[in-house]
Amino acid sequence: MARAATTQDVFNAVAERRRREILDLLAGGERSVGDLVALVGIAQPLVSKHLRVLREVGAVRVREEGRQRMYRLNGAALQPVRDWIRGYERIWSERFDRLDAVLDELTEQEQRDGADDD
Amino acid sequence: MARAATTQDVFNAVAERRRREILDLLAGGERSVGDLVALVGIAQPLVSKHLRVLREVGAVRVREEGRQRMYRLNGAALQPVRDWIRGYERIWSERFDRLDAVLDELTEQEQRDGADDD
DNA sequence: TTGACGCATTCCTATATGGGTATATGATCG
DNA sequence: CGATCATATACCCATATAGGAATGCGTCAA
Repeated sequence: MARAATTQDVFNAVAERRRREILDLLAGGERSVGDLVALVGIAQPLVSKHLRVLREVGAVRVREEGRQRMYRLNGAALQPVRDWIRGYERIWSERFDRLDAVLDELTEQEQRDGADDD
Repeated sequence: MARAATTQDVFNAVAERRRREILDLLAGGERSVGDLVALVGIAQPLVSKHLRVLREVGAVRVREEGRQRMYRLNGAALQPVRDWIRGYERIWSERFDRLDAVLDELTEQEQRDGADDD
C-alpha cells in the first residue's frame, strides 16, 4: 500500500506545502486561479490540481464568474486538524513543560553514554 | 517528483493516521515499542518504521531501558502544525462565520443552476 | 463565426511511500 | 557460550503522488 490519498482526509491534503500556501492566500479572501498562479509561482495546471485536492476535502469552495473561477476558503474543513492539535495544547501550556525539559535532559544524557541514536 | 518525504516536515509525518495514533498514545506517557504494537494493532516492524519517521521529525524521543526502548512524546515538534492552524482560529471564532455561511449558500445556488461540479 | 483567454484534465515519469516477510542487532538469561 | 526476547532494518510490491507538457472546453470579444 502506498501513502493514503491526499483526498482522503484533510491531514494529507494540508501536508503539502503548496496547498497550505494556497489556503493561506485564500484566507485573505477570494482569488481566481490566475491570481493564485501568479502568487504561488508554479504552473497553472499544478495550481488547478492542488485546488482540486483542496476541493475534494472540502477546504475550498468555487464560484464561477465568467471565465474565471473564484476560490474561497472553507475553514470548517480544517477543524479535524485543529481538534487534533488542540489535544496537545495541554502539553505546551501546562507545567508539563518543565517536567518535559527535565526528562529531555535525562534522555539526552543516557543517549550520550549509550548507543548513539540516528 | 513524488509527494514530499514524511521525514521532511511534521505536517507530512502526522498526515498518517497510525502515526497520529502513536503520538496520541504517547501523549499519555512513555511506552515501549511492544506496548505500542499491542495498542495500535499493527505489525511490529511497521510500528518501528512509524516511530522512526516520528523520531526524524523530532516528534518523539527514545530512552533505552534494557532490551526495551521507551518512546516519549516531544510536543514541541508539533508546534509548526499548531502555529499554522492557529492562523485560522480567527476564521472560526470571529463573526466571519456568518458571512461565510451566506456566501456558501450563494455559491451552492450558483453551482446548482450552473455546471455541476465534481 | 473565429480567435483568444481561463481553467481543468489527461498522459507521462520519478519517487516515496505503507504494509508484509525475513533477517540483523543488542541485551538478558541459563 | 547458546538461546531467547525486544527492536530495527532490508527487501519486495502496489499505489499515489507532484511536476511537466499537451490538450480539451467553456466563455467572451471582434
